[in-house]
Amino acid sequence: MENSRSTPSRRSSGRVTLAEVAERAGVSAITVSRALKHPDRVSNKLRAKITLAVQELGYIPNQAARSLASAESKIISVIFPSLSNAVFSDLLDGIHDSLVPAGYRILLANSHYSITQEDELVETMLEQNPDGIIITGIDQSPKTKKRLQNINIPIVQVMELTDNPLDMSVGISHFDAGHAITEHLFGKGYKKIGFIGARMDERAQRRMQGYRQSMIAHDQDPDRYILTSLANTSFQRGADMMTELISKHNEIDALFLSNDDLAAGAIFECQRRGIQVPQQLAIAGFNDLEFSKAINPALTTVAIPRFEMGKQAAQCLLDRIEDKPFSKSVDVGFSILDRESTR
Amino acid sequence: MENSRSTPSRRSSGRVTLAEVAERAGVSAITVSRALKHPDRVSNKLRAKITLAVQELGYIPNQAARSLASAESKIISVIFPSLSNAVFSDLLDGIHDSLVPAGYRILLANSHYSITQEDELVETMLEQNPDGIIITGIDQSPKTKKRLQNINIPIVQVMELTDNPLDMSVGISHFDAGHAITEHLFGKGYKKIGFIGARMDERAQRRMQGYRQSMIAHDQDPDRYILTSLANTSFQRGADMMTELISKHNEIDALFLSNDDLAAGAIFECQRRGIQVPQQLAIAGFNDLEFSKAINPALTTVAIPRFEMGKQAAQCLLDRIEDKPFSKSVDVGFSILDRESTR
DNA sequence: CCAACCAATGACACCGCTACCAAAAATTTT
DNA sequence: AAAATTTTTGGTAGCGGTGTCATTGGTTGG
Repeated sequence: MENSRSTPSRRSSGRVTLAEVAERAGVSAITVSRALKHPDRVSNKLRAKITLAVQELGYIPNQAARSLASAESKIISVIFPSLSNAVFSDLLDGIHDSLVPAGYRILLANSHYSITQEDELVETMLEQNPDGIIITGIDQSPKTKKRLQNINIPIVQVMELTDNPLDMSVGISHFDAGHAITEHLFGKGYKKIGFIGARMDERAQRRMQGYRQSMIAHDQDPDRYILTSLANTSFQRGADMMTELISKHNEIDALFLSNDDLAAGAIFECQRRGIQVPQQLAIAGFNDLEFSKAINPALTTVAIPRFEMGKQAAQCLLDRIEDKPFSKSVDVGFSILDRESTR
Repeated sequence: MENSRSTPSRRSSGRVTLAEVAERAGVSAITVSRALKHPDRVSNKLRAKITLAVQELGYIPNQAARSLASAESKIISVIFPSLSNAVFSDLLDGIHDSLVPAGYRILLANSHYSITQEDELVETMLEQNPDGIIITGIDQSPKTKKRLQNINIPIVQVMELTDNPLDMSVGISHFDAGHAITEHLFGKGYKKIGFIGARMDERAQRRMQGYRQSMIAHDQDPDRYILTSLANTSFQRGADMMTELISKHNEIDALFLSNDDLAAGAIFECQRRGIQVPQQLAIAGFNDLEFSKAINPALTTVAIPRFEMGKQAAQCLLDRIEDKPFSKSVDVGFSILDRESTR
């Protein structure tokens, strides 16, 4: 019904504007604006007329104009180091489900675990005047940290905890988690516990430090049974690294791998080579991905409430935007799921 | 160095503006604008001065103002039915890696496989004046289709193909894929082939129709060995549905499951119950997720180039935005990976 | 019956930037 | 050296909304 609009110049979007709706409804532009933003401040009669005109013309508000006029973009920027990793998918899911019902939109970017790319992305995202930012981890570059602090909008650092957040942090202590799962293995009677890690981002590093501390506490050489790689994690890599480590140290009786992908790869490889898990080798991972409890034997792992963490992170942002009370730091906790791979 | 700005009113963002940069550099605002957008149209001397002023003041352009003035938002909206599904993660990864280097940003939303939510999301996203839209599948509501067509920006429908896209489509024929994998199973000598599907979104439906056509061509009852559910897919569901189907029809010698999650769940269940795969039961999936080749036996499946599909979809959008030649429909193809689960 | 108040509506300026056009400066051509 | 052309810079208006304040009309109470 509203199809034949005049040819849009390079200037105008060619869309229906507030003014046109106003004219159609026989009111002023500002009244239309109010009818849309604060319906209760407009009389029933006018509101009905306006709603009708909006429908008839197919009016779509222009958020750019809104942002400019009211310094509110309704955009939240999210920066993750990976999009294909299930951990971040779940996190994103949680963030989305908190933000969208509250009327916010998500601007998403992938830093590919590169601090340089992260710096650039922050820069670009700020151009959109986001009402808040969710960024992964606590290891931003000094430049970016400064930039973010000067910008004066709510920021959540997600996945990890710190006493000294840019603004707020929501996550867990990866050191504690790495420590706890290693202690758990010692507790079950395993003596020679190996650690395998790939990609070794900051969080994996801290899990490894937790492992090392536990090893030290049990009078073990903290570095002897460690094998790490900067290459990406994958099932294949888990299989390969396990093979490498146990062929070098066949006394190892348990293995903590820095995530479930690696750990599952190790289990699959054991299946192929006829290594009994957990009888000959116990295996533990980190994250509790969906396949972890489905595989044989089911994988012992550290569960973190990813979806919940996403929701919390978003909620912190919203609370802060609305000037409600908020906490600087939210520990969402982890739990050890003891399954067949370490019985 | 640029910290102590005057208190931002509710009106202004309190940020450094172009005008302030201009004053600092001793030039006019428009010249600063040019120096940023078309550096070659400004003399070296001024450009240097301006760059310095930008740095000193920590100037960040305001994209809302840009959008308003030039009817270009540099935003691409992406609507997926799920964020936690690895298929869409990979797609998103591809989209991101094409768009971000070209200076675009991604506004992401999740319709949760709900057409109502999709309608609402389209509505909200349009408020941002996106320069393009990527939306999943070809089954939008009539209302949304109309909306999108009137809006007159490039649109890519991704994942599937159609002769009659809203604007462009990039994907594969799921009917053909379902047909091809079933034919493949017949070709290997299997006679009683079952189909298991969950969630049953439009694409799963079309794969099932491909299966049915193949069954008919081989003089089989197309509906007898079908088991579907509207519930979500998961490893557990694959295990359960397989159990249900083969207990009802123990003559089944091969199974095509509508995705790899279900198929892997079935394989894990066979491992647990001591059912030999493929000797007693052949299993095939769809998608070729990362775990599919790692599990035992490795899963026969239909591979689709998800990352590539995302890149293509984004590229189509970019080509169209830049008025380059483009194709209405891009078939990215699929391939059958014959692995151990159907030997 | 009029002052005091409140709810509903409108006028206007302005958010920060760029399209468009005009003017000035630098360069080339005649 | 003057004219013509090109390059560089600037002035102005306007993109489409909303904050702020003013105005209008109706209601209440003394």
